[in-house]
Amino acid sequence: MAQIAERAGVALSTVSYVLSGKRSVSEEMRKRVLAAIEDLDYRPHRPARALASGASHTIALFLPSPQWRLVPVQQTFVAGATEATSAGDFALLLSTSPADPEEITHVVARGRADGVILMEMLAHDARVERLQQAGYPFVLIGRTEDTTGIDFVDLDFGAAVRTSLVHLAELGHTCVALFNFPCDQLDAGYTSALLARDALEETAAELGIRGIHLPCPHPVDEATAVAAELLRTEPECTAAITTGWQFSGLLSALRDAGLHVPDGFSIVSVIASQYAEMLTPSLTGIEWPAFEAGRLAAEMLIERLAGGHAPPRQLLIGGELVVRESSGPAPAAITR
Amino acid sequence: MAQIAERAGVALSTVSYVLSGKRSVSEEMRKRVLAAIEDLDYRPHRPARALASGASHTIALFLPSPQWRLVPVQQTFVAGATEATSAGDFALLLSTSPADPEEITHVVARGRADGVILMEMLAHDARVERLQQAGYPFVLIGRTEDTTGIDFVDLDFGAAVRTSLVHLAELGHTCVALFNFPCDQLDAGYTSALLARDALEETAAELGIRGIHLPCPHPVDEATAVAAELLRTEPECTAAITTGWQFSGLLSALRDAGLHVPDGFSIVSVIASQYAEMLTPSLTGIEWPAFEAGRLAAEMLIERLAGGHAPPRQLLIGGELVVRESSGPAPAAITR
DNA sequence: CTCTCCCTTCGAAGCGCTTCGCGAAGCGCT
DNA sequence: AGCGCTTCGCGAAGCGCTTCGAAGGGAGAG
Repeated sequence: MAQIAERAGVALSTVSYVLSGKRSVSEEMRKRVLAAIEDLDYRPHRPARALASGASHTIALFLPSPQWRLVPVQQTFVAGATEATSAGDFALLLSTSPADPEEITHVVARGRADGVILMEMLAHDARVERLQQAGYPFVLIGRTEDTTGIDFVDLDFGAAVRTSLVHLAELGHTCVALFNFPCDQLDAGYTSALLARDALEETAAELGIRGIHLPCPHPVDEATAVAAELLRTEPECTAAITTGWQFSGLLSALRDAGLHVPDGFSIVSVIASQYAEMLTPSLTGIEWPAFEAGRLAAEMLIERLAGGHAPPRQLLIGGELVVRESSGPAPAAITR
Repeated sequence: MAQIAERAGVALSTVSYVLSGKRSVSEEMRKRVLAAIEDLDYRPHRPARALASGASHTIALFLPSPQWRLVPVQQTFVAGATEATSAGDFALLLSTSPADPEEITHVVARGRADGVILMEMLAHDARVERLQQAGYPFVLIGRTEDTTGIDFVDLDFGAAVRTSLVHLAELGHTCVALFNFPCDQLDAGYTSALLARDALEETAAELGIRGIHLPCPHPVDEATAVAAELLRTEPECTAAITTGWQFSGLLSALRDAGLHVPDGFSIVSVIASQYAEMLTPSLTGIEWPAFEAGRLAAEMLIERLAGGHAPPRQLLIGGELVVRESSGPAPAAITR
């Protein structure tokens, strides 16, 4: 920067003001400075800027878990956030979630980032408390139970379960099982799982049909067993809503039981993606604008960092039900 | 840090030396300093450290494309790299690939990162040239044609195609099609696509069978048409190797042609993942330790940043063929 | 023609940390 | 006792940038 100043015949501070635009600079000077910058192929040194200004122009995104088995939807959040961050001339710091929630705040305390994006939220989340205590800006992908004053973007799983259930009810199903997120997530208080459960109960009651909540199946592994048990003990259950890969286990169980999809049993997935149409039968399910969601989260955080304390922005994003082959009319007579 | 020094009754520089261990400090002083750090809950300011030391302790990872439609294997690279970076007390900067390869170097020039991880490599890659010219440390996931002096981790797609072809040949297939990566990637010189093509030709020649190279199918969209055309014009072709989602289009075409998998036609995917076993029929294919690969890439870069100029490390990682339902003996008589 | 005031520009003081060189002290020797 | 040597703590000079206060000059007003 000193070289720029010398070459342009101006003071160091003038160069800085040309770059930042925080004070007006005459057209004359500005041109000389810009020419010098061009000639010398100068790039401002970010850490120095961060040190002097106190802002790193960086946001941090914490991944759900160290052993990251991200579902595609979460991977797409990351992609969207990356895109928006680059577009906003910010940098995106990607981290695994530390065991100790306290460490979340360190990234800001140490000046690595100005704000944080969190995902995979719990209804009562220690990370949020820490960030609030520290007064650091953050945006959630997902949400806590009490969202007072909190910025978040969330996929509306409650509505998704409702929509799925209504779809199945319209097809004549009167007893539907929900293969919810795995037990450990439910027990930990994973908000989406709680909302899915609540939506099942409420909507089933409204529609006057039966909803069976099955919280336990771990993806694939246990799902087959749980599904087999369901088919055995609940013969009137003719459809299921799944939240993830469990439909794979469900399909196995149905095959073993000699039930055809959708003639004998219908399936709707609340998180469908590209693979949904590759399966046989292709999967009826909710599709989500996850890339958008990730993008919005990053944009909201960047705005917040710039804006001071505007009112909190809370976005609930709806998915779209795409009807494919796995859902159909309830069987006229139950043959089990 | 000044507060720490004061509280511990030592000089600022002593605190620094306690923290960095770059000079010996008496046990007495060290204890006092560490106690003060504990008491004041002090966190070193990273940008300041970066400014003073000239190293940001950060590595940058560039995603393949802005519109990131990462295949699962690539997402897993990112996860692995994130894990290793966090473990090495480094930070991981995630960026979309800029249109201008020159911009890749900016992240280092501006002091945001000390080194770079690149993925989705071309045989002749402008990004690598720029980084070499600038003298910045980098590691590739994938590789260029000339890898002299370059650190990389790559999945061995050549070997994977060979293994797949041998598997099919052993099952009696004498004419196998390769649905390679999309045309635009092949034309751009995407190394994996070139290696897959070469491996097909070489191995087919060795085995004395026929290999048909089909470079064009865009994932899913065109794949059905290309596959239908193949089935029509090449009746002796009884198996295919796919590199991605195209098997979905292939399946459609086979269904339309009334061909059963694997009785009438076999499929092997060189990039199989969890979804491979969820499909009906489940997919025979190569599984890759992608998480490991990402982890290794990050570790190699961190080592390089620490180590100076050790000899380049070049890792070619093999996949494992998992035989499932989609591959079987060649039909005794071709019925088309 | 002088007095303000504003528009530009400059200089200098940090931001929080690393690192170099110096000096003080302690050691084993002669 | 005096020597050189090592060990360890201190002070100060940056790293490259931002930002504040003030100085200089021109224009408009009195």
